[in-house]
Amino acid sequence: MTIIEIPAGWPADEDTARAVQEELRERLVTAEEGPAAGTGRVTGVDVAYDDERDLVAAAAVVLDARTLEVVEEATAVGRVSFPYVPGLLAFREVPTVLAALGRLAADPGLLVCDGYGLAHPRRFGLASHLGVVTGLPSIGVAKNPFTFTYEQPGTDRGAFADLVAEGETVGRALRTRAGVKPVFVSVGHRVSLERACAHTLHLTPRYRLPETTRHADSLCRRALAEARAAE
DNA sequence: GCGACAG
DNA sequence: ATCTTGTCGC
Repeated sequence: MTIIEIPAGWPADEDTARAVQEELRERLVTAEEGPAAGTGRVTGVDVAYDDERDLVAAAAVVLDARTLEVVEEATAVGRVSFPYVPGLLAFREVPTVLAALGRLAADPGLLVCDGYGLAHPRRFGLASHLGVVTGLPSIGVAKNPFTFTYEQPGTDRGAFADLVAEGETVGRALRTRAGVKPVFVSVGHRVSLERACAHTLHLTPRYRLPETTRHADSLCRRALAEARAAE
């Protein structure tokens, strides 16, 4: 098994990572509309860690956006490239996720990430980072709140409330299942918030989390387990 | 200054 | 993220 090495020149400290983040942020596109919900392809990406063994496993699962059937899967295993620092999560996941995406033959279409895009302290979370680096439209669907305030959305599926930070709307708390904790949706790159939420609802016909992230989550866990066995 | 804080 | 059994419910 090939272990993805950390790229040469990868940020080694927080200050450098923040500087890189600022530079990439200049290339972020918010105005452009990605594909409509339910059309084309959607790709879920996720990673699993084993800090003890210094391993990260990433998975990319491409789905047909209309039928939600799996079109293709890819994984990659690498070395942990950065410690966990709230706000700098992307520097921990990006190298291995890019390797997994690079192993796909299919066009990924829209990237659905486990985390934030604009709803990030510097308005540039994992989803935006991956979007800018790949040039693909992307959205972030997180399971937990971060640095913003919001009101509880109504209990019906589809109900939502704005995520507000520094007086700006940076995303939405969106109820994907009636009476169940909402997910936190934000724009990653080249997609509007309206459309990001429409995609999220299309991807949650049955569970709170998008089918994309559910597939990617189970796949990267399996990949990590195999990597452990091989080490 | 202190605490909180995606995965 | 990860450490972790059983258990309640559809």
